[in-house]
Amino acid sequence: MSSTDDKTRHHHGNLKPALVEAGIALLEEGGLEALSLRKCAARAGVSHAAPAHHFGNADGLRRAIADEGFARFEKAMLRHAEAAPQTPRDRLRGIARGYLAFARSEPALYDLIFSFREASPFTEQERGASAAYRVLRDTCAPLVPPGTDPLVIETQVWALVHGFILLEMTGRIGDALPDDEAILALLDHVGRDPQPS
Amino acid sequence: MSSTDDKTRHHHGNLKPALVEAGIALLEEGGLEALSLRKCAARAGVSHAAPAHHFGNADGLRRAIADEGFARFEKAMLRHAEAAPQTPRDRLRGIARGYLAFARSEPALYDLIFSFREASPFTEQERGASAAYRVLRDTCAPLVPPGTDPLVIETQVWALVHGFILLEMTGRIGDALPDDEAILALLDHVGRDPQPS
DNA sequence: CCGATGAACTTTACACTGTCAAGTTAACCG
DNA sequence: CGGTTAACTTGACAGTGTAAAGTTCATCGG
Repeated sequence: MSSTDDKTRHHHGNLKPALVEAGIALLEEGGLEALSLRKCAARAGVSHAAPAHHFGNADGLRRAIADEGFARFEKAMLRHAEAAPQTPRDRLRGIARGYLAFARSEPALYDLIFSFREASPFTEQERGASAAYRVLRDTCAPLVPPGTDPLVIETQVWALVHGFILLEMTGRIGDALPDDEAILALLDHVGRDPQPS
Repeated sequence: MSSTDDKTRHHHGNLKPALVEAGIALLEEGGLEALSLRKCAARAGVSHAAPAHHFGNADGLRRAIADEGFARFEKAMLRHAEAAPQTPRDRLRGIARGYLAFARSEPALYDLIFSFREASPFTEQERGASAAYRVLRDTCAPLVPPGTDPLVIETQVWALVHGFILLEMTGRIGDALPDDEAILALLDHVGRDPQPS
């Protein structure tokens, strides 16, 4: 902590990132429902109403934490994609493995990210602006057959991986978990015609 | 209501189902976070502490509502499975359509069902005891190739559909939603080898 | 140097939530 | 008819988010 900014500034100084950090710590310790405005404030050493000043309301804080979560999420996917052989199918499995790894290493943060029910679906532009989605899109692009909507391929891939990890996290799959690779094998079929018969 | 049980029994009579019904109504009106013990009690015309007597705590009430939700869930899948042509692949698409239809018609109830994070994953026995899971298992059975773990096939199917509807519900897919059938087309590949090249 | 301005908080208050302990009511049973 | 007990009610408490009003302090024009 020999960094330039000294923390003993006036009222607190950099409260905003401190609250986000406190929130992530709370998530790791107690899951989604352990996250509260007042506990974040207490952990950051400020009064219970301080967070509202920076984030408006509880939802604002949760979204700020989710932003940080998304950044980590994207990094995990890229890291695993680059660790895989650089063919399109292998890269696709790579980001899928990164997806699973992130969800397993920070489950509560993952929960938070996907806990928002947007009133209206994202527009094409908003989705493109998400770095994490761009990773998915770029990885899928080589696998999209001519004449097919890329969105269909992207959605199939995302849905399979997202659904799999959520079923696992909710305890729905069972004590004898199937191998990741066996499930992800279905990814080898996206963008292809079904095998006849 | 000319049924046998008159409702003006002693303290309330059949409070338990009344509270579950009230809870479902709250879910429909205001989503997951609108569900509270006290509002259920008020709607059923009893004191705020009455529910605890029947369900122990808030989680108990939520699980009771989820049980009712699962029953409706199973019905929706079976109904759509029977409406489809009676080939294994068509039946599979049928239950998938039923899955989507239920989640879209009662989104908050669907949310509730999958909101529990079980401490330990279900055992094989518990999963088998779930009527909804048995529908999935029976439908997948004819598609499981010899030598393959049925759990892999079931998980692939469930994950794809579950992930798809959740991405849609969280607004992640976009304003130009892809066609259901285009996404579900991937189901035609489960239990098959990938098409060469 | 000094007073005004405004951002960054604190304090106080309120409604709502789940949960617990203790009381009440009434059905049922010997 | 009296006792037991299930099905509630009442009251209290801690924790939650939020709104309004007050305080502190950094900054900046003069």
